[in-house]
Amino acid sequence: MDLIVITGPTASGKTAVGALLAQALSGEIVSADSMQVYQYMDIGTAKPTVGEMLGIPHHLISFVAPQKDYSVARYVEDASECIDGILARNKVPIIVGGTGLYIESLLSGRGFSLRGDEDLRRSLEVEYDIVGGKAMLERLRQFDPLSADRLHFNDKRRVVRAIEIFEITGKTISQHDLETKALPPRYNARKFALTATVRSDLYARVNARVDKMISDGLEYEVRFLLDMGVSALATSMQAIGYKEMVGFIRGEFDMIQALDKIKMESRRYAKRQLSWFRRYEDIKWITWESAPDVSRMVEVIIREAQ
RNA sequence: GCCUCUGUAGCUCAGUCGGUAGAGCAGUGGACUGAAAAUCCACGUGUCGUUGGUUCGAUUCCGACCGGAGGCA
Repeated sequence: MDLIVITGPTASGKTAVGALLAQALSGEIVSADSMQVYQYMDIGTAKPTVGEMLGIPHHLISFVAPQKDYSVARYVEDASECIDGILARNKVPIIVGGTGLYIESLLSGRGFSLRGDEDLRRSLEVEYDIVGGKAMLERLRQFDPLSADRLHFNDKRRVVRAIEIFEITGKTISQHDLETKALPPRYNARKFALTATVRSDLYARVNARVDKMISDGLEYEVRFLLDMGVSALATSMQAIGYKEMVGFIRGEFDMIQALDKIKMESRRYAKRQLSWFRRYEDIKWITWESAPDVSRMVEVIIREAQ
């Protein structure tokens, strides 16, 4: 076993468990969170505080400017570099985070050789809006029927990308997926997922956390980002909590509405995360009753990870 | 106290000229290969407020009662 993965939906206790586990096993944390990578986005992404880090090195947090667009491909590069360094130092890499795609891509041997093209993508998006999704899907079907069968015509992002990649590389996405699926895994991991036994307990924690973000000053964090010139269209600003605060700041809705929206989107996000992680048959679920029982969960992980 | 309106899915409401009902939102399940906190798909049974009456049959019509809103006093 090369490393330990601790994942689960938002507000399930990953941060605390990760730090305590790292302390117990002499490990280091590698974050797997697509939004905590950005600088100046501390409150809304629930980054671990200095106190919560327990003196353990935490990698891949706050190292990308918020006006830059980060991506899975870069994450796999950055994270594997990190992990190799930790292993070389004879420490245990502990991957902590809730971004399923990042974890999946890191652990599988997946490379990201198919480079896209921004300009082409943009023109394909315009075309999609004009001719409609069905026509675009049929266009895709001409050279990649497998992808066309798999995708829904409303899934603009994936339909456009499938066409984009073929036009640039001459290779179909489905062919690429088939090849990368056959690659051996990059790391041997023991996976753990944290969550509440009862869904409503998780949601209660999510809601409470959103209330705390607001009282901690999420509004001012977002104002600061806008003032420093981060576009509302930047990837970083698509994060839950940020896009809604932008709407509030622009007067599109009031604070109560913004708060309710952030809570709702956070709950849905948690649900999507659960559905992503449930597909792994080799993941060990650890559930808590009314609140995360951090030391108990760490004990379970230490026992199971042997 | 009287009058009017109103009570249908978790919420907001539609509807049934009497044959046990359907939208939006919420919610649930799922997908996911260079934006992933993104993007997308699927899923609608609930004592039709309660209780009597009329009727072969009432959520629908009539009465009473209970809750809500407004008006007159």
